[in-house]
Amino acid sequence: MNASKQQILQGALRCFIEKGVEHTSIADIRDSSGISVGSIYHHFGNKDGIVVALFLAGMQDHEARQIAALETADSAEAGVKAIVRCYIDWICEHPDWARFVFRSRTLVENSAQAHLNREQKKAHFLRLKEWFAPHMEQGTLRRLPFEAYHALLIGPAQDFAQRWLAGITRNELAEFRELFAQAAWQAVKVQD
Amino acid sequence: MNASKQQILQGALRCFIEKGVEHTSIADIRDSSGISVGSIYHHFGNKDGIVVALFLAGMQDHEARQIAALETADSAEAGVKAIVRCYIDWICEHPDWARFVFRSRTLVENSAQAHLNREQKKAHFLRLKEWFAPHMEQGTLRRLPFEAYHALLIGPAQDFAQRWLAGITRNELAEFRELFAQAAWQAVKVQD
DNA sequence: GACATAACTAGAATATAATTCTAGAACGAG
DNA sequence: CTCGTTCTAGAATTATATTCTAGTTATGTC
Repeated sequence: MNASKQQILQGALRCFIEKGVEHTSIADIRDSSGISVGSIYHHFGNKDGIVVALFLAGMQDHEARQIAALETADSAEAGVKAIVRCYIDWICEHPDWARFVFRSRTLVENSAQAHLNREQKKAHFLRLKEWFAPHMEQGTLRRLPFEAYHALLIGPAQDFAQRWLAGITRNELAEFRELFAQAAWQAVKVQD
Repeated sequence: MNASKQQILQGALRCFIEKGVEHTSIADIRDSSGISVGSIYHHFGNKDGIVVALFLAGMQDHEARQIAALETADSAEAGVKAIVRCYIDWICEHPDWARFVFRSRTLVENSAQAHLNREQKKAHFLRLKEWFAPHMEQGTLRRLPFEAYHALLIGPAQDFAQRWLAGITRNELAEFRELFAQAAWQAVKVQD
């Protein structure tokens, strides 16, 4: 990737975190990155293009970690819990990044490049599915549509994380790591 | 509330649903509502003001139903499940409204009137808390910080609902009603 | 190495949309 | 009735996204 493209992304992210996407102008990004308006449009087409690029990069980073975490898991329980812990850890380590991803999600979904996101997400879902399928076959995990898995595993952590990132809650996200991991396992394991 | 204020809100909602908040101009709202630009600004200060007003109205509608649902519940289990079902039902009945609420949430949180939302949400949380507290005392519900409850009850349904509203999933939201209600109860009941 | 072509950069020009301003109309309290 | 306040209207202003034009640098080909 081009050097000035990188600079634009870095400058834009600084602005987005500081003042929010909607209150960041192209002029702000020019000043923060030192790259001209013309170049910005040359590389990204429009403002949404920058948001989408940053969003996808963030998701990719997180998804890669998630896959890595799954690879070391040697049981259904370990895998399920790894996903939840990995999700929470990533948010704790990159709160600004996470805040940006949450805030810009709907913008990405409505953008002209929404298909990029859909494709990336679909590919990731497929990888996860592959990992989970054998455990369903073996009867250690409930037989559910995969999307229900996603909801049951990530849903609670996601809801709490958004509150935490907004600074509304006094509780620490990390404190709930094991609670949510355990709850996820409870929700998807085959009951004895 | 003033008649033209109502007209503005109705016109704005039509536009927001049809073309999305960010692609709706004040001129669009003027045309759709028949109220002049001057009046719009007089009543709502700026575009965000309209979004916030619509958002709070939506939340209020949903919160009122949630409280009503709780009032008829005569056990911890019934209450927990009522919350989840009520959440899913509301979304199924008002998908446009729900889509708008999800999409504009972050805008509301970043707006100048964000405090209105925080206050309304806090008041609602307090009411929910009051309902849950006795059951924790009696030992039928786990002793958890209230925010963990919210995450465990609503989180999964919320995650799936967003996917459903975006039209990404083939599965029907309503089909998961009981699954998520049951999972919520599993997550917060005191294990036997 | 010289040329052609494409990729890139810059900043001015334009277009679009939010917001403010000014003046007047409707309304309500006294 | 009449003064002050709220409300309405649309023009004027301002802010910001996007496009345009011209020049610059890199890249590949003979």
